[in-house]
Amino acid sequence: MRLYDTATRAKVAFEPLEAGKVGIYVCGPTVYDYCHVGHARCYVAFDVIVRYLRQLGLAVTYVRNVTDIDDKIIRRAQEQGEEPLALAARFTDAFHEDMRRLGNRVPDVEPTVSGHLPEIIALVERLVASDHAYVVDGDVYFAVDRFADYGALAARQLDELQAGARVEVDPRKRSPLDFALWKAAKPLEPSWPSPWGAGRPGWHIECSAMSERYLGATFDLHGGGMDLAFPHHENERAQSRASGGATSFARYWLHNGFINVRTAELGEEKMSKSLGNFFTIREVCARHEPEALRLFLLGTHYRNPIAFEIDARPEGPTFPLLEEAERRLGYAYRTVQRVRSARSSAAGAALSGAAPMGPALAGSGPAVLPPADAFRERFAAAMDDDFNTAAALGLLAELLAQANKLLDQAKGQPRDVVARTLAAIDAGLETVSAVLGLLGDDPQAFLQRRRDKLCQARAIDAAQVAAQIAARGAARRAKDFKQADALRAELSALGVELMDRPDGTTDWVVREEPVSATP
RNA sequence: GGCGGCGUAGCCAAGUGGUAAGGCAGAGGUUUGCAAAACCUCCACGCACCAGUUCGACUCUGGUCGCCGCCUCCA
Repeated sequence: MRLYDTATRAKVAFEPLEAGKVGIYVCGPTVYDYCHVGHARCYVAFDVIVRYLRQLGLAVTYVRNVTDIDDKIIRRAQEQGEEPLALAARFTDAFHEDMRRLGNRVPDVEPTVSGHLPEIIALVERLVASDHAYVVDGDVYFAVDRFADYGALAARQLDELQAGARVEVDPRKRSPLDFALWKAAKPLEPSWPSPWGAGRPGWHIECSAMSERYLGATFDLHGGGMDLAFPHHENERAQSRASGGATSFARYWLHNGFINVRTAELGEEKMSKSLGNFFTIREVCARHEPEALRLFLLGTHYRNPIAFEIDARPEGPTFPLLEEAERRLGYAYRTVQRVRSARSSAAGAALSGAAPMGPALAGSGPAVLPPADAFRERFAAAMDDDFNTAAALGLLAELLAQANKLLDQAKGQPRDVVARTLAAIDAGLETVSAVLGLLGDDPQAFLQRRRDKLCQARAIDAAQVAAQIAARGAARRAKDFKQADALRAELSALGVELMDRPDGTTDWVVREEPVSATP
């Protein structure tokens, strides 16, 4: 398996530190607000990476922290007259809810800063003792010039950094680049006792302390958003290597690309809280199936930027790419439903056109028809290549088309070949569900939920639709097609599309495009 | 100013030295009483532009243009 390592800026072969085991640390959220689509992308990407590593049979320890002590949390809490840790707890719950809806698995360990003060203080003490850090008035700073390799992760030159430093420099720091490991307490801020007096941890030290606690001084993978590479990850690395040895800490660095917001009038810009142009996961999920967001995100390789298209309308913004993803999901679930029901029906009796297995056919020909026969291998090859979910979804598209084709007309294929191919397709769908976290819902439930939602949006009364369908059925049986078509047209005007099944029953869906004012 | 990324059909998006996956939209067809769903066929002689390397380049090298980001909190 090959992955792109930020530190070496190249795709490299992945070799776990310890055969059969993988330790991965992903920087989690600072919980002072609801998570937006950008966060969703990061956590979906790493969820898939963890799922795939597990699929390969590796014993993965997935650690994703929650930062619950931080300047922004304190500020927000003061604004709202709330205790900082209470506010953090509230948004942690919201975060967990968002993750669950997106289909992300729960990490093995989800450490909080507030729960790891002893580890953090011990690490700072070690850095002070080894002269990698110094104390000024109750603050503790990391001395960047005591770590020769500083800047190597994010490819920064120290002199250039200093030239570009725009923040006002604290004159007590030896170098402008030095960063706080421990901050002395200020009035009205939460604080904890330490050897340097009451205070709280700096931003970067938590990840160093907590990754060491749960994964050891050296571990395999460290992930996060691209913007975290510098300075956050550079600083983590400096702290950890200064205390744990020159080759310690993360062995590979993975960084996901960003979400840009694209609107007709403003063009593209990064989605971020500071720009105020973000859409929260919950607000997007109020309009669309969370799984549609997941499918949308996995449609682009995790390191590439994604333009999140916004169609600004008087009645509120819509997300055309999510609408497309949701329609696609409808197709996928309809197909899954067909596959499962065909496989469970007796002897594949529902299949048309499949020739009975004869002696001449037994043992000859392909056991499983392409492309289903090679799905597993090709899926693995895509994922082995730096977790290429976009390529994997291309393979899924072929698999779904083959399933429908086979189910529509088996074209004289031996029945056992059809059965085996369907079994292979089903197995492929299981793999997709396990690794990508897609199509794991009950198809019937998904389709029903979606139709209900569309009905509600258009004020369609399902009982009335059923009555109209019954009336049309009677008309059809009486061969009164004029009347039947009139009823169909009536429903169609409401946005209801009828689908006559071969068995004489009629199913219906709500059309997804807005109904045009005049035909 | 330094560093990094991106630019592939109307739109989304893989590919990254051997002659352009997949999806959406569109056109035609099969099927259907009519539809819908589903399937099939078609849809980039070309991968921002220019110049090189090569038997061969979307893929490598150099340059140009455009967009985004990091260097400050940020997924």
